[in-house]
Amino acid sequence: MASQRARTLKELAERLGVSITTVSRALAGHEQIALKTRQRVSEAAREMGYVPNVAARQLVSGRSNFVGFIIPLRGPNFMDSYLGEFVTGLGEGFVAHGIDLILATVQPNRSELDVLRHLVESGRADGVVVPRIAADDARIDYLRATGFPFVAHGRIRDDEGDYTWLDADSEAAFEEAFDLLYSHGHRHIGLVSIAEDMTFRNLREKGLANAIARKGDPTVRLDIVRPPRFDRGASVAAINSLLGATERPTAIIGLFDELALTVMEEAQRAGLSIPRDLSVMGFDNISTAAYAPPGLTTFEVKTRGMAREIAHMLVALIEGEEPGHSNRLIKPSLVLRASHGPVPDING
Amino acid sequence: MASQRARTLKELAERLGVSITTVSRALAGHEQIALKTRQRVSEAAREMGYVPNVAARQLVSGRSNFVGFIIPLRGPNFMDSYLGEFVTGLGEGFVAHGIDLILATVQPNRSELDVLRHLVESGRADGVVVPRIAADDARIDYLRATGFPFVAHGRIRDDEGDYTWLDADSEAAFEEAFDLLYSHGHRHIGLVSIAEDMTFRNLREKGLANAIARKGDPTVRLDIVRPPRFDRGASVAAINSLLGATERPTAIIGLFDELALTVMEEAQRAGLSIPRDLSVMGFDNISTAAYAPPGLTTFEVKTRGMAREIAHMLVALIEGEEPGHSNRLIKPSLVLRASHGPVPDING
DNA sequence: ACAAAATTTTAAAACGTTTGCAAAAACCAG
DNA sequence: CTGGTTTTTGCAAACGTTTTAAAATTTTGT
Repeated sequence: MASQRARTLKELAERLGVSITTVSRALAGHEQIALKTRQRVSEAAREMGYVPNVAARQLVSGRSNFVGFIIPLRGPNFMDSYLGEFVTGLGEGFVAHGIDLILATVQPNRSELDVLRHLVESGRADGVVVPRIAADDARIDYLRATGFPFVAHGRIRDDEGDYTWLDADSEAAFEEAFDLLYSHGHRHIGLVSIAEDMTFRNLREKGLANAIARKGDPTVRLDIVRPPRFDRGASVAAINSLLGATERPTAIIGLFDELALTVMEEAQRAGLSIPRDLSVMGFDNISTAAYAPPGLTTFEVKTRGMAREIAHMLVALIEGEEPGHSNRLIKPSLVLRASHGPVPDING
Repeated sequence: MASQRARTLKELAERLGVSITTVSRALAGHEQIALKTRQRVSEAAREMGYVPNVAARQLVSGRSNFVGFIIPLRGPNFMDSYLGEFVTGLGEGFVAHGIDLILATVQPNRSELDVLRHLVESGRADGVVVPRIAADDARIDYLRATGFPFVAHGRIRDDEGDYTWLDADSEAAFEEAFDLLYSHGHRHIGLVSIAEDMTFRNLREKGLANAIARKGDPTVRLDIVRPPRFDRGASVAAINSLLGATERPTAIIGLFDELALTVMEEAQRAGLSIPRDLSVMGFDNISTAAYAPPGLTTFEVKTRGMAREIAHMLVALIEGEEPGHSNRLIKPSLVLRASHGPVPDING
């Protein structure tokens, strides 16, 4: 610590009495530099607190050692744990490779695609992670066209496999949800879905349909409502249309936990007891799911772990190991709580 | 879109038949370039999709247009909404200034201070945001010594004002909490605090003490327990020591919502009814506070808005407007729910 | 119409690093 | 020692931008 700091390669080289090239190569661990020299240089660099300037390195190497992520737009009071979980996982996955995360925000008057384009073209990032994929997603189209490395969290409509993605297998989860309810005697099931054409919606609905078809039981009935995603008033109305029908479902599934929690609230407001009069299931296992009485039965998706995995996939892509286009499906795990139970006995 | 893309200033200059300098100045909106030329250049740049290379710009200007943020370390299953809220707010605050966020992760075997040091010295960022300040915080010491621009979310022990910070005024909030409980007749209050020497702990305890002193009522009694912060077992034990005492407090305040929620759980497990037998208050207004029965009375801190404010403060610092060291205290707002009520009537 | 002044443009250096190519030094067989 | 071989080191160009200082052009006053 006694010696003066060395801020540049040049300074370091002068103090050591060798050339810049030698220092650069020594620090990079090049074989062509004598081992003794390499050690001497590394030692001095550490001692003088030398830290390479990333801008210069990036300019010549073309690599930034950054990966981009665009913060999804959300309403002024929107909050969930997804973003925090996800970026934490990404960070954990990237840190071992010396890669940091760039978080880009979309300005109110610009589109996310604009920001993505600018991020890619400015050379700030070596790759991007794209979350929350829609069935038709312009971001994916753009990235595929440019050949820029990216990994998607989710799938577009046709998962043809010519890009790299990782997704929760919500189709399988919703099959499991139906099987669970069926085994408890439920034959009339409601689903609170959403109006938007998102792949995860389509897959979850498909999972339910698959499971029903597989049972081959003609007495099974499925009622689906699809209010606009972020319109709470419409969701409540749609839920009440299910609850108020002359033939009310004995179990209602929410496309995700927020909807399932609203179902529980509305049902209890209407004087129904859960799970005695109505079974409810959700998806995501958000933190309130455990606390909202009587405790929501739902599926846990390991967002943080999935993000970590995505990071590894993107690193492989960036390093150009050309792994084909690998895809990964992660099965969510059922979290059994107290919001589901046997079908009400009509004669009881 | 018809014309070929221009990737560099040189390409653009050649196509326009002017020098690189002119193009650079024109795009920067320099007065010394004729207005007509400026317009012609901007037009062409837009048309050819020119995006400046940030590495080159950073190398010469010394500015990266990035601001750093180090993801706080957390256990493998830890999740809360703080991180997502906070970075969203930061992004919103910075985006208008063309600044993006770098999220740096701490490797398991390294310290946060190391990462901070490396972030500062590599020149990747023009400033940093430092969250969750401890009473004695090595990060603040380091940053003050280097003169690197930063804004702290929270305060160290002596808020002497020679650095820039923004903080929630939890001292005032806890004064308000006491006044509310006092007005409901409570004279014996429990506080579930933490063992760690964090500034926010000290301030909240101080707020309570202030309010009590101000009342000047000798019958008031305050019992404080301080289990280690992240040790749930210890927290539960400490809470039960309060609940099981021969003279049990009639109201218990949690230093933050997680503790208050645990108080409610344990009290209800012990057969107490809230708020009839015990009043409970928290701080933070995490999302489960609304759902956990009967609904927790707590204080709302607007994390996202505070982060936005922090961004503005840091921009001012980076631009070198030398605003002295401005500090800001944000008063959290009381959220009245159903976990507090009048003191139980001993004669009833 | 001419010199002086004001305006507009440009050449070239600089930022700190990596790397292709070549030079210097060290080693070795005869 | 000599000439060839291998090991070790260094020069200089390149990455794409900003900026200083100066040159070229246009405008203005008489």
